Amino acid sequence: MKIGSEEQLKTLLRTRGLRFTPDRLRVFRALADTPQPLSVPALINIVAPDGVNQATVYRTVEQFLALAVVQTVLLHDGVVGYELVPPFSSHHHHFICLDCGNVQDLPADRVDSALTKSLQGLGLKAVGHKVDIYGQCEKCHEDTD
Amino acid sequence: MKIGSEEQLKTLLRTRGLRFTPDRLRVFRALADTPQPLSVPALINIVAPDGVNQATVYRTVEQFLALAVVQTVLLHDGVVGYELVPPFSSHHHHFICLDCGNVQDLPADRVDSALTKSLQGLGLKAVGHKVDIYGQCEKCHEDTD
DNA sequence: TTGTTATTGCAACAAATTCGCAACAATAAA
DNA sequence: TTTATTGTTGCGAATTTGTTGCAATAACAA
Repeated sequence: MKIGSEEQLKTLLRTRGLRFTPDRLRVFRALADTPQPLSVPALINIVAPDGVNQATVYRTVEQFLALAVVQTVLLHDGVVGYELVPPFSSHHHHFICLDCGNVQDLPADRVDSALTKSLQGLGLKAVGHKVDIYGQCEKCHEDTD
Repeated sequence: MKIGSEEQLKTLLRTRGLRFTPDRLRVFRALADTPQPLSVPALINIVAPDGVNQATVYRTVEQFLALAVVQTVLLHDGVVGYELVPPFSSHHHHFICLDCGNVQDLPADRVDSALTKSLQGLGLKAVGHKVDIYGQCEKCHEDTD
């Protein structure tokens, strides 16, 4: 699974004339190993101890974005986070707890078809979507009771 | 319509012991008059000529967020934007053109019920949601043909 | 009108992001 | 393997973006 993804990243990079470097792999792994979207500063905290330079992280994230390896996600406090997208991770949506700020993944299949239909007749051509749902996660819901 | 919203803002602020000031009204109007979500720098560009200080804009946006007068929206280029939410604007979702970056509103009613259902059985309590759909807007779709 | 207290402006500060460029290293080809 | 090519990185400074403290100001309830 993980190795397969890394091979795909390698192939994708080379296809575009880019290089598969240790630093890029470190950033990729940080994203793959973290269940939550990461901001650039958060990413820097993770990979800096491995010797990856701050500027390199910015450049890598920008490239991953251009390559559609990652997508941006809005965290609860208005911070932009990055996460892997298919085929590097499963297609999913987010449930963001308004109490604790935790972001958890939601399986996407239940909502996808409905969204596609909702565009019919509007002259718009969808190639992707992002759904964020806000509320209380199970834990915080219990605390409130 | 507009006057009604401003009255509501005034009431909301006073209810919380906050004040209805000219600066806050200017920021509110900038948001109400712009059909797209605005980043803080963009807001500053709009209201600075009217004498609103940069720091004031940041503080006002933060307050509007806490008061749920605005919500954050992720623009196509990873920039965080702010827009009014109900009852200050209609409930809607976004269609973001990947070609030109334009953000247009989508009527929300078609997708809302489907989203609510999708959470059943997960132990999550939704109080709101945000749906962003990406693709080509009508204009850019024509250009591609 | 007046007192209370939230708000603002200012300017310094802190954090986040970008930039140029020389040294380096991943590839493909020899 | 070795080499040449050229994409990548590190560094540090410059820039942009966002934050803070505090005195002066202004909103507004009484």
